[in-house]
Amino acid sequence: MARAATTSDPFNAVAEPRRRQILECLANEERDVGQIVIALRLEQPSVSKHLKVLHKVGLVRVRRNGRHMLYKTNAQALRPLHEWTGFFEKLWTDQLSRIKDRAEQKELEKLYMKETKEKGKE
Amino acid sequence: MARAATTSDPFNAVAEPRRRQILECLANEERDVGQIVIALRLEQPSVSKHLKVLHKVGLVRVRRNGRHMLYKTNAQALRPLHEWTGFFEKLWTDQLSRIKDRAEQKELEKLYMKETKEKGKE
DNA sequence: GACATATATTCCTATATGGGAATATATTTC
DNA sequence: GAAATATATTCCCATATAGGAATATATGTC
Repeated sequence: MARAATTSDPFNAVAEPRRRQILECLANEERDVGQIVIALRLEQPSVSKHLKVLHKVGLVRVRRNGRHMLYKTNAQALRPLHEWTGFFEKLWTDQLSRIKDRAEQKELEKLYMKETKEKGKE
Repeated sequence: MARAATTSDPFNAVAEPRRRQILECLANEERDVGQIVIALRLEQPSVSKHLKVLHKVGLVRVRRNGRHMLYKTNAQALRPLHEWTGFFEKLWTDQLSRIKDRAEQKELEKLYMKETKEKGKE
């Protein structure tokens, strides 16, 4: 089997950096294809292709205005990603605090060494 | 150009569902390869290959115990993903509340229609 | 050292990709 | 309807898969 299609789900669609850029670009306001081309300095066909992928997985919404296609990020489609990664959130804070604890432990040990050394001098 | 390598960053590594399963499996406790094979019902070479990818992007830690390799999820490597998606969080709550507002608006309209209709009857 | 067990690697193949170039389609304007 | 503009699609190709099968490597046990 080959790799899953980029259009199979938001996880795959978002793996491409350009597509993440496009989502950021369209997060707060509608933009047409030409504006994205200028903003991200990509070729127009490239942008259209990326938008197609994003649209297929529901990450962007489109509406036509004359000959302009107005795209906008559909942030809700990113929720599964945020929630899945959120599942690991407490783990990494635990890991960080454990590292912090170990660092503090080391400091205490150093202090102890120093004190005993000084005691030895007297 | 082709698609970016799965080993190029956590976004790409995590696009594969099996690898997400493996990360979940290793979230809370170390497990060796054989245990993952059994838990997820995958072929052993497949698991080893996925672990290689996950290790390359820092999503798992390994340590050897005799002939067993003990793997564990390194949750911190998922932070960039969580933070990037988190950037869109307020947007989707905004979108939801706007939908909610519209729904409420519709209810009000219905109520109004009903009242005027009843008034018409009198 | 021979053997068993645990894991990693290699070779294979069908499949999908992203970009470049060229072209097609749709819409407005005149 | 012809020309201009905006966007989408098609064709091409080098590249990287994921899984299956077979094999290699490493470690422990006797």
